[in-house]
Amino acid sequence: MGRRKIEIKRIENKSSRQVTFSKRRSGLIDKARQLSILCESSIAVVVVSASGKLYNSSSGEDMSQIIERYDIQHADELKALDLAEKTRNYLPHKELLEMVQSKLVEPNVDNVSVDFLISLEEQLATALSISRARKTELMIASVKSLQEKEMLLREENHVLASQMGKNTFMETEDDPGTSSENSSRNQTPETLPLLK
Amino acid sequence: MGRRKIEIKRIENKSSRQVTFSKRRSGLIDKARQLSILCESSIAVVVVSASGKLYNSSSGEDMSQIIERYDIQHADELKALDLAEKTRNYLPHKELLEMVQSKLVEPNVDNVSVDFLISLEEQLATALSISRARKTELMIASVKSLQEKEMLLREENHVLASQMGKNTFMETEDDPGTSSENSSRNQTPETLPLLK
DNA sequence: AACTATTTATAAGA
DNA sequence: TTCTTATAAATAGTT
Repeated sequence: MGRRKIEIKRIENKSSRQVTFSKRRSGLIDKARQLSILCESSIAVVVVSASGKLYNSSSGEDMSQIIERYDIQHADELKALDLAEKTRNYLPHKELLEMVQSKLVEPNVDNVSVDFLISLEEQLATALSISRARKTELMIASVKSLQEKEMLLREENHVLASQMGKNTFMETEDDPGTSSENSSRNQTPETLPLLK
Repeated sequence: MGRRKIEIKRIENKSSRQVTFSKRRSGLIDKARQLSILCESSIAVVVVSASGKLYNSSSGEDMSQIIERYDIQHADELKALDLAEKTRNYLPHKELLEMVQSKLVEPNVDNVSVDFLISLEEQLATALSISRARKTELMIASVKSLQEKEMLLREENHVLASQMGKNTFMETEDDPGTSSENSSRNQTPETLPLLK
């Protein structure tokens, strides 16, 4: 949409890359706004520039609500929560940890001022509480998602059971109790009462 | 950019709203992809339809990294969250809190020794970590129990479904028009919606 | 930061 | 739903 067609690949010229970044970024955010209004949806856009600067916009719901929705849908990934999440959360604090290493492991501990340690403690405390808050958030989302799944499954189950009931008069004697054999794993009926 | 100019306001016609949602959504995500490549940036887009269905894409870094960047920049809000959590966690330790009250609010603060305060701090810290550990324990237990429930329900469901399958050949035709009615709420296919 | 020649996205129609 | 196409909108290169 310009004087020339361009290939979609990294723009080498730094200043035109900067200009394009600015133009297209606002274009993108405006498109999000429009879509949100036209189709009454919620949209979050987060753009991180090469230098790490953040630009974000949300329309419909606010950013935290949209992120929470994302987390809820991806709550399954929380099965390995403790390990995976810790790793992910601590990585960004890598620098902080490196500083701790360099300051505390070196022999001349006496040279480290109390003020520095106080500030370090504060930073670590902040990093920790971010991490904890996020963990709690994610766990709450996970529980919520599982509860929803449970409800849906119960509902579906109920529908299936009542369908079974309707057909019972045609059946021979089956034991409806605890039949946990896996032999029936193959065929899924094509037309089933949808779980909405 | 179409046959006519349109106003940016909610599209009233349901089906054209759906069509526009689909077209513009993919347009938006493609724009994000392009910007990410052209200007080597990371972009996350999360779209939530009116019915709650999620569509998301990330380019550059992955979604969790981008969300984390957002979280870090908004760490202040998370700190507030952690504070609320702390407050909640202290409640069960009512006695401890009462002691703090009685010792610190009374006028003769000077009589309170530093040693006492140190010991108090330690007790509070211990209480806090016990409380946190207990919370995490409970949440993990909750998740585990829900996952077990889910598994059992799925199994039961599966057995029921296969029982249904055996009887399908005996059933009459379903009426063909029913499925279009409730399709708007959740785009699940008519077959069994296995929650994966 | 504006300007426009072009390309690209898309609204309506099939 | 998918494709087609006339037209609106975005934007690349320029000033």
